[in-house]
Amino acid sequence: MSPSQPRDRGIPEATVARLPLYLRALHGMAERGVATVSSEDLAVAAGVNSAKLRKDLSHLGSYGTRGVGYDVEYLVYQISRELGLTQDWAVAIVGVGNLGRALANYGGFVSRGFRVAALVDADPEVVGDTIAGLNVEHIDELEAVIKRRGVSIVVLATPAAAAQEVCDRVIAVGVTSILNFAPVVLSVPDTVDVRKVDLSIELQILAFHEQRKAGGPLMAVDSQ
Amino acid sequence: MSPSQPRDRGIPEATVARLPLYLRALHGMAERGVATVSSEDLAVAAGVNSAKLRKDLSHLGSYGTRGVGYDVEYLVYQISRELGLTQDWAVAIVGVGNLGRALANYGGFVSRGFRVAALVDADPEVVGDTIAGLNVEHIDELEAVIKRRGVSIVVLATPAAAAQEVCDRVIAVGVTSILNFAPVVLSVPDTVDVRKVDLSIELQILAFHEQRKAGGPLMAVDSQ
DNA sequence: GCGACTTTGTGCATCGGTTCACAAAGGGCT
DNA sequence: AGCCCTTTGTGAACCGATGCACAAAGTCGC
Ligand SMILES: NC(=O)c1ccc[n+]([C@@H]2O[C@H](COP(=O)([O-])OP(=O)(O)OC[C@H]3O[C@@H](n4cnc5c(N)ncnc54)[C@H](O)[C@@H]3O)[C@@H](O)[C@H]2O)c1
Ligand SMILES: NC(=O)c1ccc[n+]([C@@H]2O[C@H](COP(=O)([O-])OP(=O)(O)OC[C@H]3O[C@@H](n4cnc5c(N)ncnc54)[C@H](O)[C@@H]3O)[C@@H](O)[C@H]2O)c1
Repeated sequence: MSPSQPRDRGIPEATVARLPLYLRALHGMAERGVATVSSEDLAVAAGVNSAKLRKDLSHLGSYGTRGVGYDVEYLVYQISRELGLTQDWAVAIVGVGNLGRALANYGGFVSRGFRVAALVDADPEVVGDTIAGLNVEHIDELEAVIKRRGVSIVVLATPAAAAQEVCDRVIAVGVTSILNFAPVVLSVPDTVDVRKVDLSIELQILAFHEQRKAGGPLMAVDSQ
Repeated sequence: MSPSQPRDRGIPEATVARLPLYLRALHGMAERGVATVSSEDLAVAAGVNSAKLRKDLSHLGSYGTRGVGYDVEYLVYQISRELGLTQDWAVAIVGVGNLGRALANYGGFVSRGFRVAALVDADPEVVGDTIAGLNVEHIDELEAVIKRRGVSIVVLATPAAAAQEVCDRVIAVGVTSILNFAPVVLSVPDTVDVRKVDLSIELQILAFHEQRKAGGPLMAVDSQ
């Protein structure tokens, strides 16, 4: 048994979901010239419990120094590597409407490893337009574009009715990572990862809690 | 102990997060004229396990009929009521840039109980514009607008640097539900609910799994 | 009206994730 | 060089969520 296992295969899903949060906090610290950070400080910056943070980081390896903390630069590198951000990911956005346009114009994810490599739409009015420096291509070209540009992540921003069909087509040409904004449950083989962003669901969850707050503690009036 | 408790206070958070999913599936069924649905069918439509679905619904009350299933209309009503969607929620969008505009123009959440009641921005170029039929108001008017329009949910779509300040101000005038699109951890009292949507985090999670898929099973080459 | 069949509602085992709390490690000060 | 102080890494208890599996409930056909 070697004394240091560089990294453990099989990082808990909950940990993976928090690594980007730590990374963001660390980037901020690096910019402010912070060289070293304790789990306590980093935890505060990321809005989590410090024990949880340490356990999360321990899944990547033993990168801290007891009595001191973590080296910011080094930790940024280790987390980036673990998340696969040391390589470049080509992203295609399918559906260039309100939302697709906002995403295409957004500089925030280009910054870290993600590059919008293609825009695809079905509307002849939109196809051929240049948005954020990219030509919008026709949906008929979907498969060709994905192969030509080496796209490995597809962002779905079409209307709900078109989402499953586009999804099936991109999977057929080998895409296994999809970010879905359309309010539908996509049916995919379990070799494919789908993450969804659903604004409407978030609002409904907020409304639920808001209702409880408004009526809750005092509204002991049972409706029976 | 009364035989039927209409509904139990204290619905698990995980259940609350799925109710909107069930509701969406049920709306689709109602539109297609389906009168009754079994937990199995509804579970498939919502992409969850049927036992989980039944347990979730059992937290609202005993609304099914054994041997038959659930009445679609009735269940829509019960879930809507539980989520607080039988009332109207006034939403303000602060930050009317790429994303804020897309949200303002989006018809999807207006449909169910949510109404965009105000748009607020700091940029004099934008203030005064009419977007989606609404006048964009100046950030100086933030507090006044929130009170005047009875806004109870605020959507934050400002740059990260401005988010905490806007957040503090809306909380100061009594807002307790915030949907945050800015990539920052907001610091709020625990009487306030914040939900965040972070595109960049979703992409990073996808990249992590994508990397594993690509290198994973065959890349047994330990880097030591 | 009765029996067979369908489907709910839930007890229970299990699992993944969180948090506490502390022993071991390491740096820095004297 | 040795001691003290800080901070990590993790064992173990705890907590909420999941999913199986089945008894109870209720419908429908005969
Ligand atoms: N805009 C928002 O704020 C928002 C919020 C939450 C969810 N959504 C969801 O995101 C999706 C897009 O929303 P939007 O507001 O941008 O809608 P939109 O109608 O403005 O844009 C949809 C675009 O998809 C294109 N399209 C239609 N069918 C297509 C196909 N088969 N292949 C390729 N492109 C196709 C259309 O031409 C259009 O340009 C919808 O599913 C919507 O429900 C949007
Ligand atoms: N556009 C996207 O696809 C996308 C995706 C993920 C996250 N985000 C995040 O959403 C936020 C908005 O993104 P965007 O692309 O719309 O940016 P944007 O720059 O296009 O828009 C920001 C808007 O906020 C306004 N603003 C600035 N300071 C303000 C203040 N103090 N009060 C009120 N308004 C103020 C600006 O005038 C501008 O109109 C950013 O935090 C961004 O990181 C955007």
